[in-house]
Amino acid sequence: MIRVAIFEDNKLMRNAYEAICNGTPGLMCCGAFADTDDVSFKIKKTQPDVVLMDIEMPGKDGVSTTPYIIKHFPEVKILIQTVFDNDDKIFAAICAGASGYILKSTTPARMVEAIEQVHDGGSPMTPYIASRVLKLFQQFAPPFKDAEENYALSVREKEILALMTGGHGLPAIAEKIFVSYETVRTHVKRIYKKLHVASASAAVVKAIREKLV
Amino acid sequence: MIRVAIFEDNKLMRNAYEAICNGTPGLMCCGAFADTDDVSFKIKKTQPDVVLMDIEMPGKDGVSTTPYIIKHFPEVKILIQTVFDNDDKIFAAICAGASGYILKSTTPARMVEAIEQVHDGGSPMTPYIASRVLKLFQQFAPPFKDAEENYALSVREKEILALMTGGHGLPAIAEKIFVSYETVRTHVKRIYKKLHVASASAAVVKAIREKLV
DNA sequence: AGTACAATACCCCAATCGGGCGATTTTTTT
DNA sequence: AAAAAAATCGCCCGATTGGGGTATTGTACT
Repeated sequence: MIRVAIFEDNKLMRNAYEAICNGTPGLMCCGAFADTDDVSFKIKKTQPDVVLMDIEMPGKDGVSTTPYIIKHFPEVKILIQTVFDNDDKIFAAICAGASGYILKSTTPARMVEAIEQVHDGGSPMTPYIASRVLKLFQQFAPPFKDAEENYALSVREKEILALMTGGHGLPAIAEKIFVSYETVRTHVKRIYKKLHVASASAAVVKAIREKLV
Repeated sequence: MIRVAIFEDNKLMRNAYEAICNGTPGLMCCGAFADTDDVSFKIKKTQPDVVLMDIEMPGKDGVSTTPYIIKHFPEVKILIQTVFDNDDKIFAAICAGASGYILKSTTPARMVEAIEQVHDGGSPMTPYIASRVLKLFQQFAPPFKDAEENYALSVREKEILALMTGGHGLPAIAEKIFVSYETVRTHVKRIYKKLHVASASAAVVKAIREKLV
């Protein structure tokens, strides 16, 4: 039996959600509130497994309340709900630790599904949100290189590039790898040619951005 | 009309997918292949809007093929499909630029939905995948900085640091922001002091790593 | 045996950089 | 109005860099 607490300022919606929960086997509404005042008390009192949180509410809204709940009741899963799915607030909510993000326009059946999914540790979200999250995710992970764009750096060159990325100057690198300063310079020049850059800064930026190190 | 190309080694499945696509108004299977050999040619020939890609295939599998397709046919959306949803391959696929990720066990109706969603720019995925993506996302997103770690760079300094990170040399920066070379140097020197570094490379590395730009 | 490549090393030269110093003028804050 | 911070410009010096050469060695592949 999944215990659901509802935070939703619109009375009609609130009652509807409550009805949906109580009308679904395996679900149970343990509380329905119009605001997030005293949220700590409300959670403690109702012991929900899942919190259905409206993101647009008067006073303290869902975004600011979410981190608070996560912090004090880490075992509670939070399912954010909104009428819009194009707001940057969603990122705040997701970063705050919300488990899922659905639209109010989803069908009751889907909503129930979403509640069950967050309870099982999943993260239901709209395709739009998913897509934005993926985009950002890909920014952090990306560039796959095929031979060509691997710039064909030799082991030694990669090693030196890594040291440069570590903030070392060329003389320091020479000492570190027990090679003459001029040799390091030779390698560095070749690195620049291969990376199509003309300075140490540009080289390290490329190295980091494209995860050559 | 959404054109779908199918890559799937199992003949039964392949035919089933083809049937589903062709049996759905608005969808159309423009090609069904058992392997990713000559993928470039196959894509060019069939002109798909969406590629349905099995991640587990003999020979060159979906993971390695995805980045290639993205690279050479950026307008093609790729929907990854697998029997497992707990493999780290999914991350490789997502990072490679896949638009969505679904299970083979999803119903045909859902699959069609997913195809339509990726075509519309969405990113359908299973709740489990979504949850793992969110987790990772949350790890990267909130490096909240407070004054101390902001190094108290002025706007001008940040601007110059950004330009340095862009690979520009100091003389080039001076031209770009219409101030004298010496002024840029003065700013740069102060940036170094504030960041506790002693070279352009070290500065840009720090800038990127700590997201100061 | 010959070729190709990586790694090593050195030379020269002009440009740039890093560090230290001081200075003026806005802008912002107090 | 006074003080603080930010932005601007300049000069000096020595070290480092970027770009151009050339050359030797060892290893790997043919």
